[in-house]
Parts: sequence; structure tokens; C-alpha cells
Amino acid sequence: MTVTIRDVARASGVHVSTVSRTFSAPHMVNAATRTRVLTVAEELGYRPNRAARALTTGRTHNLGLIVADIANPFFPPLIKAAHAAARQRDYHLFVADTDEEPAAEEELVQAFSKQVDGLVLCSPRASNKVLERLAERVPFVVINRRLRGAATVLMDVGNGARLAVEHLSGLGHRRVALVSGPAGSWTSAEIRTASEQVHGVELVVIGPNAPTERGGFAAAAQVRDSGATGVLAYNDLVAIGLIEGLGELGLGVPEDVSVVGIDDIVPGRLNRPKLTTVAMPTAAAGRLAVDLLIQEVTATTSLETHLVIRDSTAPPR
Amino acid sequence: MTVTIRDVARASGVHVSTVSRTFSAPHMVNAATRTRVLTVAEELGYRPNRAARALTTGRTHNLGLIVADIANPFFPPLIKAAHAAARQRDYHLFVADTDEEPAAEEELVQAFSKQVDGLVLCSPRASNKVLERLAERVPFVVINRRLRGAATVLMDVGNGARLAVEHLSGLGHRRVALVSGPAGSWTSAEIRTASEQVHGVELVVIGPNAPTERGGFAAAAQVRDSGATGVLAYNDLVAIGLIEGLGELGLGVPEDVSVVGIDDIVPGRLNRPKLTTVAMPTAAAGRLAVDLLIQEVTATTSLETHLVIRDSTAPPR
DNA sequence: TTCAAGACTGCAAACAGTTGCACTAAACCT
DNA sequence: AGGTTTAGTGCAACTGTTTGCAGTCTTGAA
Repeated sequence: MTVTIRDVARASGVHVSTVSRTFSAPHMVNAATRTRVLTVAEELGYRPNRAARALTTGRTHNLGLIVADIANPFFPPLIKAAHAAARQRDYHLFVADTDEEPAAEEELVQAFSKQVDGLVLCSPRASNKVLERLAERVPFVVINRRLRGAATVLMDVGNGARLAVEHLSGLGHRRVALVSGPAGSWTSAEIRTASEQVHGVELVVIGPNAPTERGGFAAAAQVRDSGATGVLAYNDLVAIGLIEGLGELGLGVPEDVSVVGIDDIVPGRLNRPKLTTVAMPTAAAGRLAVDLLIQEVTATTSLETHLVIRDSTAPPR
Repeated sequence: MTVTIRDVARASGVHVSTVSRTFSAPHMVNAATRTRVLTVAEELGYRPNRAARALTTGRTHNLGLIVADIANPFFPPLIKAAHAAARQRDYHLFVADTDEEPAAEEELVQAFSKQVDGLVLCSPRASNKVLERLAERVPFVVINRRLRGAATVLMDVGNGARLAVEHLSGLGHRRVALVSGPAGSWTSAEIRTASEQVHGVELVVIGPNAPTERGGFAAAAQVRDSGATGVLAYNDLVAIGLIEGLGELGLGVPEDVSVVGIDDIVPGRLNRPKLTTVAMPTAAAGRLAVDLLIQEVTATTSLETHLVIRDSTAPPR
């Protein structure tokens, strides 16, 4: 039925171990034998059974990627890049979605542990303690979170926020509203402290807010009342919601108020006005994470972010 | 190092086969023994090794999902739903991206064939001949494509298009432009023939166009010149681009022209004006596809689409 | 010519489970 | 009481590959 290494061995007149070696250690087998085995294998349509291989070697050549929500536009580019990187080195990628639930996260890591050579966790929600325990079962690299003992890929939101506020400042805005994210968010804190470093602008913090379009929409009135002419939003969704909310209040963007988002997700590019935003190197992060995993290096990397200036920012009137 | 079935057997004083059965055929083992084995297994942190299990049973409890482009907003909801369905039945899901290349598609199917119990292919680009050959290696279900011999999940775009055109007609539009997709696209043909069935409107076909925002943008002038007051676009991206292009030409949506998209992707919901569109049941399709796969039924299903009326359509002036 | 080294290749024991078969003991029929 | 079923468990072979060890054959050097 399915063609195994034995079939190839028989058909090419060598022992199975030789066939095995032509695939996993080609230099150990005579060139002539090798090509013969290879052509026979090709004819028969032989493909090594990875499960069997995994059994002896302990390496599955599979990787897992765990994100909070596949449908959140922030993640797909990261997933795509991770997949490409894995594929390039002949790894296969499990993708899993925790639905934002820490418990699902833990469960998934457990379930994957024996089936992958490593995992990448994006912005994990589980506690440090849980993660440290899990790290003993399976190697992983964490994106967007500091965790001692695990490889870490960070995106420098802080610096991005600084660039954004400086951009607003450069345009002439003197009073800037920070529409922050959920309480307790590491990212949100990072954005705030970085924004506060910028001289020459007065910062008004509005929030906490839900990290969604709705959250931004709801914050519109507070932004108007704050007297700010420029806004840095927690992320692009919030920015988009905010722009809509401001519109309802009769305030135009960028004529009346400038707003900049964070993340650079697709809907922001398509929005009108096109969103000025801090681009997060999600693709680079995904790629790097799987590279680190495959090379089994434990490092902490901080990726640069940059500002993408589009149509939602302008000088104040 | 890693705890195996033998460790559990030793620690609970039974034979390995008994341990095996308490996991894979619990009803065959005495209740008392079962709980004893279970608690011991729990204590030791035992998890069955799926690779080893796969070796004997031939079933991996893994599924694969192959899409053209993970970053295309159309797919993530489908992936998410497929993942949830798989997870619910204790399957793991490989996700792969072909980057729109038919060759990659074939290669991926081959590579996965021994490692999964089944595959779901979304809108595959490979030829029928190739697909039929691949179907012999691994069971799969196809989404958005008819293929004899394989289970099929279709979304009824045709009917959706009809609803859209009828909606425009109902608003009073008498001349409707169809901004079609790429040449040779099955979906595009489907949309066209269905649209032509609607009485009382004159249909102007514009295209072929690239299925992107840019494609829609480029078609704006032709739409203006066509004298149509209503437009059905090949998909939401095209619609969004078109709206922008019309704006450049001084035409407002929906005041001057009404446009409806197809797919109901997130950016359409966030766009201004909010896009009237034909909602595709992508989540249902993903869920159903994995259910069919797991239950090994070969069926052809056609899922209903429906119209979501938002702000980009209105009566003509 | 002899020996050592090196290049290939074969042998067989793992790897971690599953499962058909055989066996025991208890329960169920007449 | 004797025979038959049934439940529960053990035995051992098997899944497809890898890999340390040992054997054979060449080749090169002394």
C-alpha cells in the first residue's frame, strides 16, 4: 500500500540501512549506489515517514506557533513569515489559536510538547510561573514578552511611540492625547513611558480602553474634551475607531485632529484617511523566531520599529 | 528522560498493553485498574507519544490546511474556524501557505501526505489532473472548487451576487457595472452568470481586473464612463480600491454611485463608508471541511451566502 | 607482499506505542 | 456439576526509520 524504505531497499538491491543513509547521511554512501537508490525511490514515489523517523531520532521536524487570535489582523503576516521560514528548512508548522484564553495556551503547549521540536508563543497571556514550568517540557521562543530562560523576540514599541510623538511634535502639535490600551498591558505601559520622554509636548493619557475599534470609538469624546490636537492610539484598530468617533462629533482627521496608530495592519492602509502608524516588524519577528528555534539559540532580540507617515496626520490648524 | 508507557506500566504493576488500552480503549480495562493507571500516569506526567501511535495505527490525528495566502484577510477566519473544529476533536492542524503558486501546492500536499490524516485545500490553483493524482495519496476536501472524487465545500457566490444585484435593483438602479476578477477565475464566471439572471437591470461588465485594491482603483474611470449608478465588485478589496478611485474622480459613494463588494472581510467593515457586501460563510466552510475530513465522508456541500447591507449603497440620485 | 586505513555496506537493536491471540478466572446456563 | 460465555490481562509481533558496531573490500604505503 504505502511504499516504505524496505520496498526501496528490495527494489534497488541494497539493505534498508543504506537507503536510510542515502536520505539522512548521503555522504556516507557511494555515489553510484546513492543515485540508484534515489532513482528507484523516485520511481516508487517513496517519501520517508516522518513519524517513524521522529521515533528514533527524537526530532519531529515540526514546529508549533501559538497566537491569541488568528483572525486578528496583527497576526497573519507573522504567521505567514514563520511558515515561510520553517518551510525553507523543511519544517512543518502547526498553528494554534488560544482565543485569548491563558488556559488554552497552557493546554496547547502541553499537547504539542511531544510533537514538535519547538514552539513560538506570540504575546503569551499565561503567567510567568506557568511559562517557566512549560519551558522544561519543550523549547520555545516568546514574541513580545520578556521571559528569563527562554529565547525572546521583542519589537521596540517604545521607540516607535517616541517617533510617533516626535512626528506630531514636529508638525507643531503641543498637546497630545495618548489613547491607551487595557489596564496592565505591558505594551501600553511601554508606550506611555516612551511617550513621556519626548520634550516639548504635553501628554494627556486617556484610558484604559479596550484594544478594539469600539474602544477607540468610545474614547472620541474624551479626546475632544482634552483639547489635544494630536493623538497616539494604542493600536490601529483603536485609531480607526477613534477616527470614526471623531467624525460623529464633527471633527475631521487630519484637519481638526491628527491621529497615529500602532501596528500597521492592513485595514489601516485601506482606511480613509490612510493611517499614519508605527510599523511593527511582525514578519521579521515570525521569521526570526523560527530561526532561533531551529538553531536552538537562546537570545534576546529587540527589533526596530519605524514610523509610516500617511494621511491621518497634518499640522494643527 | 521522557516518560513512556513502560514507565507507567512498571509503576502501576500492569503490562504495557493494559496501559495502552486504558488510553485508547478504556472500556476494555477494569475500572479499578483504569483509575490506578490513570492516576499513576498523571503523577508521572505521562503523555502518549503521537508519533509512535501513528506508526502502528496509521492515523496521526493531524490535519493540514493549505491556503494561497495566509495574509489575505479572506482566509484567517476560515483558518481560525478550522482550527477550532480540529481542536475540539483532539486533532492538530498544520497550516501552510502556497504563496499563490500551484507548484508549492503540489509540493506541500506531497510533503504532508504521510503526516496527516487529511488535508483541506482552499481554492486550490493546481490543475484537476494534478489534484486527482494527489487525491490517491491522501484524502482531502476542497473548498471553493468542484472536483470529482473529493469532498467539496462550496460557498454559493452566485446566489450572493444575485442578491446583491437585486438589492441594487430594488434601490432603483437600472444600470449596474460588474467589476470582474481575473480572467479564467471560476468565481468571477459564477458571479457574472448569476448577475445576468436578474431582470430589470442592464449589466455592464468591466474587466478582467486584478483581484486587489489596486485593480479596483484602476477600474474607477471605466465605471464612471459606463454610466452605471450601481456596482458589484469582484471582492471587497476591489470594492475598497474602487471607492477610493471614484473619490479621486470626484464621485462620492453612495451619493453618486453605490458599490457592493463580496467576501465581507474585516477591512470592509472598518472602511468608510462601511461596505455593503456579500458575506461568505468562511468560518462555516472551515469548520465543515474539517468535520467532513474527520468523519471521512465524501459529500458536496453548498453553503449559503447572504447580503450585508451597510453604508456604501443608496438609491441613485 | 603485507598491513593498516578507509570507504561502504549489512546486521540488529532500539524508538514508543498498538493489537490479535492466548490464557485465566469468574459468572452464567442448564 | 459441567460446560460455555465473558471480562480482563499478558505476550509478542509489528509499525518505518535510525544508528552503533562489525564485516568486507579497496587502496596506498612500507
